[in-house]
Amino acid sequence: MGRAPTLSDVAGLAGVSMATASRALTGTRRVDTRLRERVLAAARELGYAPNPHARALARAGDASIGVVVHDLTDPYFSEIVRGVLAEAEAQERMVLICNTWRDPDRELAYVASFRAQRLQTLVLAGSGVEDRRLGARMAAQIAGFEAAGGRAVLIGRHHAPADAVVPDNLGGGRLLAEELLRLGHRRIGVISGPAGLTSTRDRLAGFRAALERAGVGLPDEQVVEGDFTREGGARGARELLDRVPGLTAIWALNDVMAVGALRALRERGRRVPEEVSLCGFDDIPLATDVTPELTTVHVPMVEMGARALRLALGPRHRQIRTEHLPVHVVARGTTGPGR
Amino acid sequence: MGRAPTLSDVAGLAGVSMATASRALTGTRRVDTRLRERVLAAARELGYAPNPHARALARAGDASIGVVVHDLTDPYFSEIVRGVLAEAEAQERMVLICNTWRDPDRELAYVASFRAQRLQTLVLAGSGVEDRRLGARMAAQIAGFEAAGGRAVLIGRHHAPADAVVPDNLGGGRLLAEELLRLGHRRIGVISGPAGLTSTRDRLAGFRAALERAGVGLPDEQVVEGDFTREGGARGARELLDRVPGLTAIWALNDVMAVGALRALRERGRRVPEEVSLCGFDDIPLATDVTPELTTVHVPMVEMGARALRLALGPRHRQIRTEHLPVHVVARGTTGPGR
DNA sequence: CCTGATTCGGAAAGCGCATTCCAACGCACT
DNA sequence: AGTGCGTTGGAATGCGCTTTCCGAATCAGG
Repeated sequence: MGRAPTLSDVAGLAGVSMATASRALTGTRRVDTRLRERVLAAARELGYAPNPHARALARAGDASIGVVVHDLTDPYFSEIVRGVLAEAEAQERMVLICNTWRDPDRELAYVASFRAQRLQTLVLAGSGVEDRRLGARMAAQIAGFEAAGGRAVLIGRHHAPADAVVPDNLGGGRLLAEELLRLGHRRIGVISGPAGLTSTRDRLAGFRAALERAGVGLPDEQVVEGDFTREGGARGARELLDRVPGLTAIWALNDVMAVGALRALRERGRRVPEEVSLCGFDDIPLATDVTPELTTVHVPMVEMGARALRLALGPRHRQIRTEHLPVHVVARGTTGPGR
Repeated sequence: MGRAPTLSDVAGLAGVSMATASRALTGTRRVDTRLRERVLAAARELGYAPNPHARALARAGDASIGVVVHDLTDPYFSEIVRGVLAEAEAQERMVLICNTWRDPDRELAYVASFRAQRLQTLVLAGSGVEDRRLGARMAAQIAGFEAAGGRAVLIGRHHAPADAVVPDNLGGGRLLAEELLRLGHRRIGVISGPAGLTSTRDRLAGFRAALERAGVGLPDEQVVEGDFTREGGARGARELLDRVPGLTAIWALNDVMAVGALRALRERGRRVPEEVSLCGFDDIPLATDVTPELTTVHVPMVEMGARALRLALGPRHRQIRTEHLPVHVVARGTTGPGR
């Protein structure tokens, strides 16, 4: 009872060699029906389960799927994970999920560990970073991973040489700006994301471009940096309110911050959307839980996760593939006409 | 480049035997400083990372921590996971998270897999089930896991013979009922959780007991079954509204359902809390995102996760230990006086 | 009845690492 | 100088499994 049963136990009980037992269990090669039955029965009787470590070692590979995310408790990532899981279940594959808390070193360590583990499939969900040194280190790890026969797929824009699924952050920023302009807003405050993330940069760049085209300025004082958390959103909103008196709209670069901002606005007695319009980005479930419901940009997070895994499980191509996913504005209750 | 570097590569480059390289890297035994430096340098140069499979095989064990949760996208569980992760990081342990979508078979399969993997630490987060057959199967798996030297800790009330951390669901139900009674509510609708879960049963039992003690009835028609999702909560609220005209309060057995119910009430034009009071259970972050903020029972989810892991990492005791964690009512905006 | 082709079970090598056992080497003693 | 002790490096073993490589057996064809 103490020791878990091994293949050799099964083989012994069935009265066959380990080789035969292994083949009967895995179906690698034909085994006489009677023998196979005996092996299967023995395995069942012993409650045998193969040791995945030994298997991975012998096979020089591991069929599990590794997923590395920035923050599992952030709905953006849990939706992505949901997509990956759904797809993985369809393939009956085990999924290992790791959380980095947005720490690049930890991210690197996890990839290295998966590589050492001879994992074959890896989904890296998290925004890429602009930092060249970090990017290069990550690119090296990923190249190593792929050189060893693994398949890695990135979610978000990275500088690493691997397949990727990336939402149209640039277009989303632009569309949202156009929506706000259409509503008549001219003085807009922005709660940005962590500097150095490609998603922050892209969303903001799209937004900026659309404003410029319309001849509307976005001075530095109207942009504060947030950290993609509720609290960061609330802080950002307060700061904007203090700094820019005539503000008619606030855009938070993700929904979680927008929810924090909504709370801050309410605390300050600013009515949304009558006095100040508010919008976010992502369209996580939380966006429709708040009152009024949040105007935002819909990003197909579940779809992104699923697509990423499908890409990773599919054949490798000569050329690196990047799937761009469209986004669209969902106008809800937190936006109204500007003065 | 193709193959990931192995210990023997490191040993070769450093000009020592594998044994020395291994000892230098793991610190198992003293190694001459100069030699150790050489090994470390070689490892760094090669970008060496030990193969965890081989290591687990050789050591007959795996230091990673396995976590099995019902639904990672449910904030209740992601908060628990957050607690586990925080504690694991303090110990520099890798965490593997698995999702069962509340499917007992999948849960069983994951535990079996961890057992086969010689995992030593397992946290099982999810309510226990009342079903005797299922419970017995799970108990058997867990017993096997522990017999093989592993340490398993359950979160929630289970029938399995292992250490556990359990929130005071019974007391929470009672406290909440007392709060509603205090406010003058006599006709209360309940959106229950999935039947067969111990948490559902305990919360409801506590609630019922307090009502009875006060001489207030809770007829069957005032209780509908939910599934712990927003949509389930919304459906439940609609059904209650249709079935029980004079309802002055609704209690959903978790916050996620309460949020769904809030939406349904709003759609029906019932003002909260003026016409109908509403409360939930758990006190997830979402509870304070909605308007009005949700009255609920605070369950220390993060703490539960952390405690569970601490228990699992600590020494095994002769006696099975169960840590009961207190809960308390947090009165917020969705409850008001009953008519 | 013999030969060549085909099927299928078993012995053994090896995946990458930790670890046990052993030998060699100081070192402080007598 | 010789004995006994503690230290430290190396060869070898084994963790549990898959997978070649062989050889025995079976079968079809002449």
